[in-house]
Amino acid sequence: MSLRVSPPLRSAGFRNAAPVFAALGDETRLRLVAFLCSSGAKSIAQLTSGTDITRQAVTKHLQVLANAGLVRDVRAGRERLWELEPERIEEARRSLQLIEQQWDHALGKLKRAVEGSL
Amino acid sequence: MSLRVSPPLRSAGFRNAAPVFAALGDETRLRLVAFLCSSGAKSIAQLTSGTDITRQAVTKHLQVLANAGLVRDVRAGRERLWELEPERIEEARRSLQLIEQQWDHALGKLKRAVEGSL
DNA sequence: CGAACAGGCAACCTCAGGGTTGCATTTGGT
DNA sequence: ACCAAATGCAACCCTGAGGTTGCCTGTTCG
Repeated sequence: MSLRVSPPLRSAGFRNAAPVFAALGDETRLRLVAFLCSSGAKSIAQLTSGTDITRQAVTKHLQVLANAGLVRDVRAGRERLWELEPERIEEARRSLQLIEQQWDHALGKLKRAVEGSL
Repeated sequence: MSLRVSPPLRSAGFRNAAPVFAALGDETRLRLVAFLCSSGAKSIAQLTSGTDITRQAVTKHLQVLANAGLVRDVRAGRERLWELEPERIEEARRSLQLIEQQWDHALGKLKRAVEGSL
């Protein structure tokens, strides 16, 4: 009976958010995302340069990000450019926002009222 | 030289966000968070009830969430109540927002300009 | 054509994460 | 005092994630 999430949270496709968060939950991948978001499309070699890990590892990370819908690849000659896909990030942000709103609605007001009455 | 994140992203404590995302990256934990956010402080037994996993597993998940600063425990008699800590969620949300802003600044406008000129 | 660059594929390794079981401990209630 | 509820602790299992090495495939360019 527990862990039954209230309608607003359930309807927002909350379960879908977990893979996105999981993808962002690795520091290397978070760096990749941050770098791609500020620098635009980059090749695997470019993304690997400056890292202490292998190109293969970067490839795997990009694959994970792609599976989470956070990144997209575009073939360009012999290169394969990767670029950010901001929609999913937006979704994830909204999920967090929803949690905050829910918290604020269910408990924040109550808490403030109690504390204010002291 | 790559993966060098631009100042705004670096200054925002972006690396710190990874553990939070990792904690949210598990569906069970995400459910716990969602449940706690809408229902307030609950005991371990209450959180375990309705799940197909063991109480120990729930305890471990709560520990992970606590390590990420997403949740806090309060002792109450023989029970141990867990409640949400919305600050970290807010931080995480801001991190995502920052990525979007960065993207919008560095590429979004450019992209829109190019597409608009067609 | 042939060398050098960019990437793909696959096997392999290691260890942390999610889960379980079993037992000990604290605490509430009668 | 005593029993049952609520947790804590620790050992253990197993799969998957992060990473590496080695080799093969395209592709660009002189």
